Amino acid sequence: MKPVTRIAPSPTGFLHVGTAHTALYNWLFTRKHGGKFILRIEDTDIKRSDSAMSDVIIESLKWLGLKWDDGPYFQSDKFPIYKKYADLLLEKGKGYFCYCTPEELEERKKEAISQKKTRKYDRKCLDLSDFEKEKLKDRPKAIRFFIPDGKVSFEDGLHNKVERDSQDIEDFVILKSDGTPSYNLACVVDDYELGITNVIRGEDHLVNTFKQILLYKAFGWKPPEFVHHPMILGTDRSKLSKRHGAVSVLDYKKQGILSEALVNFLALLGWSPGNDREIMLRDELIELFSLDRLSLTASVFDIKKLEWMNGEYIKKLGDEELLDRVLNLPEPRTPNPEPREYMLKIVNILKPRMQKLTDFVKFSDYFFEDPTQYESEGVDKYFKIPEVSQRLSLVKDRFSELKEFNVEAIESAVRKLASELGIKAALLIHPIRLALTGKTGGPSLFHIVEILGKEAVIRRLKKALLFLKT
RNA sequence: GCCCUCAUCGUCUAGGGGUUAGGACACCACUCUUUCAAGGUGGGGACAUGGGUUCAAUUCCCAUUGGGGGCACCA
Repeated sequence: MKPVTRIAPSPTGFLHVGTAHTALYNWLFTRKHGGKFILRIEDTDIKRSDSAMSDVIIESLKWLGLKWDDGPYFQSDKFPIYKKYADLLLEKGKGYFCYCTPEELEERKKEAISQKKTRKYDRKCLDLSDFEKEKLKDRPKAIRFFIPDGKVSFEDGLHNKVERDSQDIEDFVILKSDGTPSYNLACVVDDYELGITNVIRGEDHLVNTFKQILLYKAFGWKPPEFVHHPMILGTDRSKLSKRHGAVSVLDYKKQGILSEALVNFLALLGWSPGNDREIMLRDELIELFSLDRLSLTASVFDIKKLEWMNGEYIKKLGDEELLDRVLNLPEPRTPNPEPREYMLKIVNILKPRMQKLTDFVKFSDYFFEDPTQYESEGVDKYFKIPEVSQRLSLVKDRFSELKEFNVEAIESAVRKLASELGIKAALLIHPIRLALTGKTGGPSLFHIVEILGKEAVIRRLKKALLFLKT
């Protein structure tokens, strides 16, 4: 049987990398086995859900290249159906009305905690007399699920058999007093109705699964197979959250991370192919993926490794492709003067030192405007040599005389001048770089000179000579 | 507090009853080089602790400790 899986984000925020991680495993598993991957938006909490967030989540998933085969389904479209199922449990005597107000519940919970007693629901409304019910009939009422005695267990694909005493589970709400379903009910009903065969989700849901198993039993449905994968942690080993930095998938896009690098990196956070392979393209991931190779331990999100991997992916890109991606960056935008040839040359020499797309903007400023200042470290090191003015002046003259202004001609002119002066070429190269770029580091100087062109180079050398006089 | 769960370098991980415990990121050094990167070479760095089982345990079992998650009319 072909597997049917799903990713079920709730639109209360952006697409979190943790959700993307789960989506990726579902997607890989489904692609590998030729099944169906469904997108379901869990927007039952009307107050907290935002349709703009649904759009962002959809956009993020698309950017990652995790295409779904069916959906998106919206749970908010199905409120009557969940209510029908909740009523069914009520009829079967597996659920009961609860008239307790949130305030009452809160108060009793506090009391339970202060008395160090178990803090689960006290079943106050389970055995109300008709008289009491009559008294409460105008109050809004929720439906709770009655937890039967005994043990609840299921086979998790990673953890094997997990078991829990049902005494430790409270009679949870399945239908809120406003008539909307709670998470566990909606989830079970939808997984059943959509024919989900494999639920692959984060370990934070492991405890929910016991409740869901009980619901499947109450309905008489066969539960899907479950796999609870470990979670992604921040550097302090707590649940990854905003205070650790970017957690939204789109944040990484903005930073100039490539989706294929993020996918590769996320795949390796809690999974490995069993050998030393690390850089794996989408198709290779699909081919190598298997659920039983998932790790059992939570993993720390190491941004440094992501950036390294991103650099590897950038190096694989052709100049044209890389340039297009750089130009598509929303912020910060790079200048994009004509002709395209000019931009391609810059991309070509900057590529090996880029780790993020945004690095292009950071590293390329001097290709678009004359430097307005010189790095002070460089000034101390290269501009304070007494002979520097004379040398740069000679360089300027030699460059002006060049008929062919290409890397070979430029390099030989500089080296020739150096040997005539009886100095090392570096003593010319460093001050030239500083004069042309304002920086002490960067790509091959001769390439920079060629790309900038004779006119700009001469102009900048003159400016530097002026600066040296003052 | 109760419940679930996990435990190999700083981080991601491979491995598994007998290994010099492998790789990657990061770090350091050297090298290449006009510089910065990239590349190349090398280096430091790990089986949480205590009990079993066994000829042998990092690997299997138990406990402890530590970490993570959950305990909502959130999902």
